[in-house]
Amino acid sequence: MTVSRVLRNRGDVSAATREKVLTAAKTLGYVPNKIAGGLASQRVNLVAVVIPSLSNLVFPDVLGGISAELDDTGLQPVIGVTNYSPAREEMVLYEMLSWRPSGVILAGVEHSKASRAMLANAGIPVIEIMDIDGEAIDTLVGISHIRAGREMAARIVEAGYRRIGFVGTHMPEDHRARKRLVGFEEGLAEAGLQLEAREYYQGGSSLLKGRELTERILTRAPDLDFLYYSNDMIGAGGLLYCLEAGYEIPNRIGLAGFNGVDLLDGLPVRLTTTDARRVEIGRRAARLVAGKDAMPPDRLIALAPTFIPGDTIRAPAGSARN
Amino acid sequence: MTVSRVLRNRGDVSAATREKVLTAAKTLGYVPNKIAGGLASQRVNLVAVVIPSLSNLVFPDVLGGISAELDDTGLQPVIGVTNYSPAREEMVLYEMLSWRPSGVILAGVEHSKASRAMLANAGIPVIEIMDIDGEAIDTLVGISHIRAGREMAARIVEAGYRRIGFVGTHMPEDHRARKRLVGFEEGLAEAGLQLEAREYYQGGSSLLKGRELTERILTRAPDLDFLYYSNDMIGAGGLLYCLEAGYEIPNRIGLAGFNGVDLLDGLPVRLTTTDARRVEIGRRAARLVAGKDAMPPDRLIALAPTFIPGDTIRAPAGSARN
DNA sequence: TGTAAGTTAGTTATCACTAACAAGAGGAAC
DNA sequence: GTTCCTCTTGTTAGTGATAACTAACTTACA
Repeated sequence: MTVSRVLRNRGDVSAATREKVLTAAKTLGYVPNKIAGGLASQRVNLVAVVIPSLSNLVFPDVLGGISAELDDTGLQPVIGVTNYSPAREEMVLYEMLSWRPSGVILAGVEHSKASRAMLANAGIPVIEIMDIDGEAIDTLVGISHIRAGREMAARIVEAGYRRIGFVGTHMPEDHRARKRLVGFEEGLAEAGLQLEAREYYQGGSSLLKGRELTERILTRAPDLDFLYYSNDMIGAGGLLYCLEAGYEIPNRIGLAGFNGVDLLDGLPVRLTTTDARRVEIGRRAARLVAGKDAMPPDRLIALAPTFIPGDTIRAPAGSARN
Repeated sequence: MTVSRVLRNRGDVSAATREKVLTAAKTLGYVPNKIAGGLASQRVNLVAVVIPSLSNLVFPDVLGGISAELDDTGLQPVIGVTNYSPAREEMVLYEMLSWRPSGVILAGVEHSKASRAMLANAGIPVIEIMDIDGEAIDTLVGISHIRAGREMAARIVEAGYRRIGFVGTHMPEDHRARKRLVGFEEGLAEAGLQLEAREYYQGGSSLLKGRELTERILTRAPDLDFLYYSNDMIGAGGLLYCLEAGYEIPNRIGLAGFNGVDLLDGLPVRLTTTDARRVEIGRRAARLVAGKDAMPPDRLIALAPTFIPGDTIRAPAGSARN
């Protein structure tokens, strides 16, 4: 018992015995058994973090925000990856909840019925992140992707572009990309426009795919004057293609992506995009789980997607804006 | 007890009671408590995976390999991130070992004395990955970065370049980058050459940094005819700079990076690099931990770093090779 | 000197499971 | 009908820590 007190810094132990315990622990190489500890105390310092993918560039940023805020709380993130599969998400959640974490942070608002039930019954904070267009299980932290799409449409229209194409994933499970497109089309519709062409692809995003799809869509619809990409990676690929093909950017054609990944900062031309506030989302979610921030009364923390002009969109018509 | 048997698929239970248990569990939303289970059985289906960074592009690939192989084993990876800090690594390991995982996979061979002691005493498989230039705690799976650097030097010399510069991180804790440089200089020395210039940077790698450093080194030493970068990301930045600055590649100047990240595949010109065999390393490590492969008798699985010619190095002198 | 209060260390029961063994039911063999 | 076996289910005793309480020892002050 005294050992337990020393190693947890809880309760009063004389300096002498504390020292003895500590040296004994060190010489024996003793590592306390958190399994037993967790069972006895019914408290576990783990936070389950469930995301669709690690190779996406986007999620490492979120994780960075989470672990930065968790760092001084004694809580530890445990990462689970679903590969965008609801069935896998369900398995991962079951597995994680069986360790009785003290909170769950998971991406997206679309979950299987069983997953929702599990989470609702777990009796711990459940923070759904990235996306706020949907019904919360407990609390949402993120941006509206519908709004992000809509705002980008407004900017594009405002800048005078009229013949607009879209290039994006055809992943039925990438709900956020889908919502951006919905919002984008709504935004265009408000200006009396509609998409002139679309090009979809399967699988992961890469510069190469962005190139290929851009070539394809511009071959099919050569008079397009703007391309909206579902993320920065394929947008950057498209940008490289257009530069090489000699398109005058942003006058002959404009381009925009989504995410605001700073990895691509050194490209010859800065791609117009929307910052998805990834790090901030991670931070806020972690603060809630850690109890640093109070739960918002309306179960929602909505951040604003931030437009980043870059160099691939014209200044708005009739403005002197850079 | 019967419930336990049903949910673990262990021992004989009649189909009827199995069914009853299952439906009861489902209606109650019962999630077994792995904490208690682990304590009782002294077995835990977790594998600790400790890596320096998630934003590095490199480690997600390794994790992909690990989780692919662990997928059908019932084992679950638990990821810990050290930010290249030995002190943090020690903390993360302590934390993870206190959950009594059934194996540990960790990047690199450089660890604090305390970390090594903990791992050696844990009584579980410990696989150090990525780097094999060092002393194993238990088993190593990776490539020799010294060799990778040396081989790249040989290729560059063979292609006829003579005035060679290096651009890389100045992170004392990035041992693998350091070893590549050591090997590279050894390789040059064998040909009677030495580095004409070096440019170091701090912090993460990005295209932008690659650009800036390349400009700087070429300003300082304009007659360089080859640049070796410590990774593909800054190499790609350098490539973009050189293209814009109008250098004729690969004749006026050649470039090479390291890693073989396919993210950059769509660049205008393919960067010469070395494939670090990341996915394979993850797979092999996971297979060892899962017991799919027997532990190698010499405690070492050495993979060969693979030269990827790309477009930024000349064909070897006197060869008709592409 | 005695007693209350404050410190420090130790006891006991509990956490939710599983290993190992025990026991009951049913059937087959003799 | 008894014995033996198989199949299924139940019992008991840990598992290694912590919560909550108890005991011993000090100190302070009347």
